[in-house]
Amino acid sequence: MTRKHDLPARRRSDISSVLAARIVQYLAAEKLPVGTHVPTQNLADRFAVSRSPVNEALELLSKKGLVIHRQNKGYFTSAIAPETPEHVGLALEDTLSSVYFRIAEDRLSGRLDGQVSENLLRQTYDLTRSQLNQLLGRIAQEGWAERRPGYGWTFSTILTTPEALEQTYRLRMAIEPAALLEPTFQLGREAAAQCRATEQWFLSGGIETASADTLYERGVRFHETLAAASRNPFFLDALRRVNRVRRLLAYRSMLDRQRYYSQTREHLHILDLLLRDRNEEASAAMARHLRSVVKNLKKIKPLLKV
Amino acid sequence: MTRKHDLPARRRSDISSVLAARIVQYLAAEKLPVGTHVPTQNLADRFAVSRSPVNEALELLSKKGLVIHRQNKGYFTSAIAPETPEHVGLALEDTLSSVYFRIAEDRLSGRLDGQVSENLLRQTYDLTRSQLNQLLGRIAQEGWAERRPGYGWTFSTILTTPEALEQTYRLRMAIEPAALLEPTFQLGREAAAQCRATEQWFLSGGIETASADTLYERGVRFHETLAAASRNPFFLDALRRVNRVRRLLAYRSMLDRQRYYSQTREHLHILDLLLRDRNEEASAAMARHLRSVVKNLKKIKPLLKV
DNA sequence: TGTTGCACATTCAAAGCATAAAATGCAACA
DNA sequence: TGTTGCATTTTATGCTTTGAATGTGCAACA
Repeated sequence: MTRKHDLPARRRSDISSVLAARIVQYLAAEKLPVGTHVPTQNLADRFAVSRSPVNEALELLSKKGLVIHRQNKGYFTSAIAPETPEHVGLALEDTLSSVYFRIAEDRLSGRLDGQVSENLLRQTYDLTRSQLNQLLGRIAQEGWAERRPGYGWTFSTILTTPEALEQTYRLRMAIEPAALLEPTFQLGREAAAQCRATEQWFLSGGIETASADTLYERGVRFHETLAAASRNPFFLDALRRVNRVRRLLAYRSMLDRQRYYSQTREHLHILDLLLRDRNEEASAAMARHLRSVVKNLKKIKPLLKV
Repeated sequence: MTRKHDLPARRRSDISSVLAARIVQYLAAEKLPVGTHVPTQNLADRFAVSRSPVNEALELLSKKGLVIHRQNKGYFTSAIAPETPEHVGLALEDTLSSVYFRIAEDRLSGRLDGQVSENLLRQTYDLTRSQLNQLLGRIAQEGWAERRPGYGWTFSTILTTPEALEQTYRLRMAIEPAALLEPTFQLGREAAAQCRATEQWFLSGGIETASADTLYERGVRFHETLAAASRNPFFLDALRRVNRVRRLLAYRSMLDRQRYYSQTREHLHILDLLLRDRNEEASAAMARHLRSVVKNLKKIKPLLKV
C-alpha cells in the first residue's frame, strides 16, 4: 500500500489564515478603541470575500485573544493589539510563494537542472497539479522558464546571467522617469504622505534594524506607488513585472546597507518635487537616482558573485 | 445517460499539426531543390521536439503531396511548394488562442459579465479544466482579469477603457527609443534585411491586399525585432506584453489603411539609420514615429467607438 | 556511417467522483 | 433595523484511473 492512500486529502488553499493576518494589519492601522464592535460584513466587504472565511479568521484571532467574541453579538477589539501579524505567528504570504522562492534559489545555485519534467517538480516540491500549474504559469510569464513544445520545461538563462540585474535597472531607467511625465500623473496626498513617513522611519534607524525583505519591499513600494500615480496601468504593470524578477536577483546585493541612506534621501527629494508639481525636475531626479543605484551596484560587484 | 458519456475523451493538444505548418514555412523559406532529402532528426532538432511528432507531421504533408515518402529512405521535397501554410489548410495557431480571442471579443462587446465563475467559462467555451487554467493564467498575467480572493474572476476595465489603446503607445514611447540606445544594441544584418524586405513588399502593394492580421503582425515584428536587438531581455519582454494586449484593442483601428504608407516609410528610415550606426537619430526617429501613430489614432477616433 | 522504422517507455491531460472551502439565504436575536 | 449564527448551496480542487501524445533505444536498411 502506497503512502498516498494513508494520507487524508490535502487541504486546498485556505484564505482564512491569510485573512486573519490582514485583519490584524487592518486593526493595527485603524487603532480602534478597545471594545469596538467589528462587524463581519464590514470586513467581508473590505477584503472582497464572503462572511464565511471572515468568521473563521475572527475565530482564529479570538483563540489568540486578539478579539473577543460574544454570543449573538459578534466580535469586539481586545486590549491586545500587536503591531504586525508576524508578532502573533500569522503569515501574510501564502504557501505557494515560499515554494516559488525555493525554486528560484535552487535554480540559481544549480541544484535544479536546466530541463525538468513536471513530475520531477511535483515530487521535489510536493505540489499538486494545479499548484504546479499556477507556479509554472507565473514563472513562465516572468520569463525565466518556458514549456518545451513536447514535454518538460526549460529554465532560461535570465537568472544566471551576471548582467541581468543591471539590465532590470536599465529598463526601469526608461520607464520610471517617463511615468512621472505622463499627462495623467497625479500623486494622491495620502499615498505621498505614507511614502514619506516610511522613508523617514527608515532614515531614523530603520535601515539598520529592518530585515532584508522589508528593505526590499520598501524600495519596491516607493517606486511602484509613483508608477501607479501615472494612472497608466501599463507603466505600473511593466515595472511590477521587472521588479518581481529583480527580487530574485537582488537579495545578494542587500548586504551593504550604507547605500540605503543616500537612496532614501533621494526618494524624499523626488517626493518633494512631485508634491510641488515640478514633475520635469522629479523625472530628472528619478533618472539620476536610478543611475546612481546602478553605479553603486557595480562597486559592490564582488559581493554579487556566487 | 448523459451526453458526456457518449463522447470519446477529448484529444489533447497535438503539436504535429502545428508542426506540419511550421515545416511548410521552413521549406518555403529554404527553397530547397525538388527531391532533396529532409532528415527527420534534422527537423526534430530544429523545432526542439522528438522524431515522433515530426514523423506524424511529415506523413500529414505527404498525404497532401507536399513531400514524398520512400520506404526506408525517408521524406523528400516535392515539386509542390506552397508559399504559406494557409494555402494548404494548415493553421499555425493552436485552438486555445482562438478561444482566447473569442473571450476578449465577448468581453469588449459586453456579452461577458464583469464577474464570472470558472464553471460558466468552461461551459460557455467548452473547455477542459487545464485548458481553462492555461487561458485564465495567460489573461491574468496580461492584466485584464484577476482571480477574486474566494471564487470567481473579475475582468478589469483595461480593455473597455477608451484611452487604453493610447496608453499602450505611451509606454512604448518610453521603452522603444530607449531600447535603441542600449549599450548592447546590435541589429543583425540578416534580421535587418528581412525587416526591410517585408516593409518594401508592403509598400509595393501589400498594404492593400494583406489581411488585417498580417498587417498587425508585420508591425509587431518590426518593433519587436528592434527591441530584441537591444540584447536586454527585459525591454523585449515589456514590449511583447503590451503588444499582446494592444492586439485586442487595435483591430478596430485597422480600418483605415492609408496611414500604413507613412508608417512603413518611417520604419524604413529607422532601419537605415540603425544600419549606419546612427542610433541616437534612430531613437529620435522612433519617438517621432510613435508620436505620429498616436496622433493619427486620435484623428480616426470616431471609428474606434463601439 | 547515418537514417529510417518500429517497439517500448515516459510524460502528461482528460474525466469523474468525492469533498473542502467559500458564498448565500434566512431565522433568531440584540 | 441591522447583525449574528447556522444551514444550505455553489464553486473549485484533490485524487485516481485511463489513455493519448511525445520521447527514445535499437535492429534493419541504404
